[in-house]
Amino acid sequence: MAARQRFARDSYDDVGMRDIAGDVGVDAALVSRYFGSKEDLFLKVLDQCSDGADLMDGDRATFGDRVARQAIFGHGDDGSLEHLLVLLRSIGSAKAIELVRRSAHECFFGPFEDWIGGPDAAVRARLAAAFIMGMEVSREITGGQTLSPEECERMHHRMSAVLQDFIDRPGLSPAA
Amino acid sequence: MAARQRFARDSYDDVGMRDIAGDVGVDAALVSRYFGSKEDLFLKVLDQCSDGADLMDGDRATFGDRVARQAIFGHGDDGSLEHLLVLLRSIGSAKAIELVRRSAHECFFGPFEDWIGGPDAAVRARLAAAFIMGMEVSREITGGQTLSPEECERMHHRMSAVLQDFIDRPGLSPAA
DNA sequence: TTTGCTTGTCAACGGCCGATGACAAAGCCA
DNA sequence: TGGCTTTGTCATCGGCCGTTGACAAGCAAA
Repeated sequence: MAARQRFARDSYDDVGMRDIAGDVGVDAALVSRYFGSKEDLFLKVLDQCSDGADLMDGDRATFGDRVARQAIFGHGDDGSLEHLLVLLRSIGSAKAIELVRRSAHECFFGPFEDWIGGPDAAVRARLAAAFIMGMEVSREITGGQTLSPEECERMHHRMSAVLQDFIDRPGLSPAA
Repeated sequence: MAARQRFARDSYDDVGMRDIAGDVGVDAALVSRYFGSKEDLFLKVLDQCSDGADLMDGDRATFGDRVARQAIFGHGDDGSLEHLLVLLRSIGSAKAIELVRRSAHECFFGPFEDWIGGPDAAVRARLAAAFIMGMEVSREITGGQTLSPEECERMHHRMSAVLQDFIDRPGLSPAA
């Protein structure tokens, strides 16, 4: 769906029916009538989320490395974490925030928390999710990365360790 | 300024001149002419940022505790981190993103990086900033916290440790 | 061929927005 | 009192938006 890519690049407010229609070479009226309304279309996009948000695919032991890499260096062309991008884009939109909240809970926080499991899974899921989302935001807000490849590598290394720790270790800090 | 509170609660697109004017009981035309344009007004708000974003006030040893508390439990009535909120709100707006980027760099990332200092300050600043911003986003996206006070306390404890580690320890992971 | 459905375009509507220009009241100063 | 600037309102403009209804071409079945 072309709409998904649009909503992954711009916020709900900044995506126009005419834009989406233009992407596939048709008139805006067609899109409007086919999907009912812009809100319905946005819902369709949200409901396409790959339940579990690509985070839980792969070896549990490499979670930190894998996810930190995606968050820092960007998403591969496989569209991984694209659903998360859609959510983050439209976080500021008053018209979309309720749908975003619902989808985030059903498709992201919920499954993620279940996947983590163990004591305090909700807390650890939020911590990890916050770090991941924050890195996406940081990438957006700093524009093109002004960090050197070596710095990115070190950042990845450190973020990776923290994320993995959230997944592996249920308790509080190790030496405190 | 009333505009700052508006921009801290809603995105650039969702804040109308008529809203801001209504908050102070005047006509929208007055605001428009007094500040030149909506963009100019937004710039005025961004330039009011307390350089250093309230993060660097206080004891360095309690940074993690202090900031994690603000990020998880919300901002006190002192308006701390309000500037950061404004930035995050309008991250999705195509019309505001360039101004947001500039202000974030000048008033947030830059001073924060200087304050951290030491080796890899840029990397550590980004890691800490990402975690902080991510927790704000998480708070927004989950709506009212569904976590119990005890869970919040444990989350604060763990986030606090990670943040403090970013500040204190320049190198990579301790045992790796 | 006629009927009817899908796919699609086009023009237009109403609504909201930021911005502008005309104008009015109020204070201040000579 | 007369003139000036400030402070403020009001109506209005042009632009963009999502949505709708009228209508046309293609096509399949009767």
